[in-house]
Amino acid sequence: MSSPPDHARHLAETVERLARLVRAREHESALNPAQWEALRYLARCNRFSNTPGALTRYLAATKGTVSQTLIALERKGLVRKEPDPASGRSVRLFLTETGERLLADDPLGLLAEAAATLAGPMLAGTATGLGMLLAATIARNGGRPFGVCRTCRFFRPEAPEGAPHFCGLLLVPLSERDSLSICQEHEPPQEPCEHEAA
Amino acid sequence: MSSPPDHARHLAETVERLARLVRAREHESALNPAQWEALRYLARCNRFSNTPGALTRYLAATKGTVSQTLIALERKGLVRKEPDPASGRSVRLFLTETGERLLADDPLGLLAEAAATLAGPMLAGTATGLGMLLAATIARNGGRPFGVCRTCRFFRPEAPEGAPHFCGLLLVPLSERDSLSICQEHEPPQEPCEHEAA
DNA sequence: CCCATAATGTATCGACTCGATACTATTTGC
DNA sequence: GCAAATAGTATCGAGTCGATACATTATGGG
Repeated sequence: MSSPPDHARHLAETVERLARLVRAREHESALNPAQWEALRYLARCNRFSNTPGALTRYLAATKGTVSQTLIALERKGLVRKEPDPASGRSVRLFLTETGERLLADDPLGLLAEAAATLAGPMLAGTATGLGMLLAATIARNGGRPFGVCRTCRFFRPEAPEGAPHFCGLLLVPLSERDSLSICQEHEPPQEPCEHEAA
Repeated sequence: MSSPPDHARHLAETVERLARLVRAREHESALNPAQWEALRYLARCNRFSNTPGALTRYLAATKGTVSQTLIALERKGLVRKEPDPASGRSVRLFLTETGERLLADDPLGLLAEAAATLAGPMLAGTATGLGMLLAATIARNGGRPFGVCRTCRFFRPEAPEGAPHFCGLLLVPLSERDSLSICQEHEPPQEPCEHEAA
């Protein structure tokens, strides 16, 4: 009873241990884990996704918790809030200069550096496997994938007016940088027919 | 500046996101993340490693924090403490029946189930890559690896007296089950010569 | 044998996370 | 308009976590 399914279990435990090591690092740094995760998200998300609500869904947390974290980040001068010009009940979040600079000290770099020591094909294969694992986990969990714009089913590489790209859901043009950012509206392209039945 | 090293960064962020999803699950369950991690460790560690101190090093936490978590687990009737017969200042930790049973509800199963949907070779490859990543991270961090007994440089498959195996460090016989458990004394076998120089 | 030192673990405190609940302020829809 | 939904905040209690201080038990000289 310990041969093949244990691979899956072992993989899960390894993910947990890696994350725990990063968390330990984060606790020693200027920011705590929750704040680092918010900072990272705001650095990677696009202009349709930089709100407290989107961050809440990304982190699978509650509104109140995220609100607290954002207050702390604002107090430290790393994040700036601006009222949304289009919606009076919404808020837009931006990294300050200080916030951008602080990302160079991200304790997650510990993991990234370790990953960079892996051989090229091993790194690529592991990244692919983990990506599939994340997709499967999110699907199983009912959450939103928060994928990169380029990989969305609504992404159109060619814009009508000559802009680089286009979003078929929000019906707006997209810059090159937009297309590489995380979007809360992301939906994966429907695969032909994979392991989708079970 | 965004092609190859970004793979490493992306892999690191994926690990973080997977761990966060599990943590969200854990917060909804009977135990919180710290308690689950302790419970998991105690279920997997061998009889030389079931102490608060070993758990502290495994989790890369502090003595006080772990002590708190253990008090909570004891209060919930999931963990039992016994004085170490060999050392008056040490304590041995054991899962209770309830604790063992509770592991069936481990929220980490969410990840394990998702992993089980991956194709066999993809799963194996990803697990291998993550294992190497964990080893590299720990080495870079100066911590102990807490590997499985069998994979230790002190592990001797053949015992002198006919017992299944033997530990060349602690000089004690090892059962089959021992050899599959996590040990705080674990040291990886010295590789011939890999990427060890840099 | 005794005392300094180290190691194992606990107790306590303050800062913070986190979920839950209640609340305000907008927006939407009928 | 006005009820209902949505975005966000405020507050509270339980619990994590590190830091510090402490008690107890080895360990290692002199």
